[in-house]
Amino acid sequence: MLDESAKIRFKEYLQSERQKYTPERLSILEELASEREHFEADDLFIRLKNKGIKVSRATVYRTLDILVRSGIVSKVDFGKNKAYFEYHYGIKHHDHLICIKCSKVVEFEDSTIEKHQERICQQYGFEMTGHSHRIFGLCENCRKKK
Amino acid sequence: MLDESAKIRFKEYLQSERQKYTPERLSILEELASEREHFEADDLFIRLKNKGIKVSRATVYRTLDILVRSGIVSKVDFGKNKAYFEYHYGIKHHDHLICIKCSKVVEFEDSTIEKHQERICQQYGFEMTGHSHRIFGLCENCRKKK
DNA sequence: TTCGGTGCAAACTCTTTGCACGACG
DNA sequence: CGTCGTGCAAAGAGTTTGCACCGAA
Repeated sequence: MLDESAKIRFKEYLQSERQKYTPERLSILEELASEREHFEADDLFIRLKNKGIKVSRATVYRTLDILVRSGIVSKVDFGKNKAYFEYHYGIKHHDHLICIKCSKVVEFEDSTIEKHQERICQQYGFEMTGHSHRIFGLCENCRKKK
Repeated sequence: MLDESAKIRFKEYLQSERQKYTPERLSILEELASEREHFEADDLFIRLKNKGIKVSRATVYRTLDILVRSGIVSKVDFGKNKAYFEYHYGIKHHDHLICIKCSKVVEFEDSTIEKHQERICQQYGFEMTGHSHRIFGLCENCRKKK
């Protein structure tokens, strides 16, 4: 579900940084945009490999880094000492409920909380560039099983 | 700043899990409680080493894990693919503003946001056991330098 | 033609684990 | 005394990097 404007945005970002719009980078963007859920760097590498697209793991990491900097992808973490990513461009911001038992992740969004964040930033003189709000607990299923 | 009740809590937790209250575990708890800010596992290991307290890195990791499970310490992460910890027992919950340029971390707390979280959990059938709310951005100093 | 990009493998960082010995309960 | 904990070093997992070749601009 890669919309063309994301490609354009990527290309423009690369130009602004005097970097190149290579086929590898485009393949990576196209592949990750087809995944609506969060994913790991290595997942993405494997998916590309399985499709017969030749890119190295190093290039996947390097490109994810660029995509995060450009704001097209966001990096999230679920307390596992490894990075997860989400395609983010043109998608409404959301946060996560994470089940500590089955690792299920549910998205939520709350505009009141978002507003409060802005107030907090003002209070501390911060200029917010992003945020991550994670609630850990037991999901409905795991509560029942308990 | 280790209050005695934290030791008691730790001892009770260990007993409840049929685990032992060893001198190593106590040293680790005492040392980390003297640090008000967040710290890394390795920092803690080095601090103990510098004080001449003999514990292995493995024991530090193993004990931190127990302390987190017991609720005395909390694990936080600042998007660096490694874990940070905070002594948490008897200390008011707070969240973090993280400067993406100088890595400065400022604590904040907001009861309205906390209340909203509970509502969200109800809505999704979650039982909250903890949360982490991080706001990334530029701190006052870094904004000025820009 | 010229930088920047790529793949590969090795290096790195943080964390976990297997094992034999040691000590808390 | 039995079980659980410990140190050590090696293994693991995820990620980064150096280098020689390659290709977008």
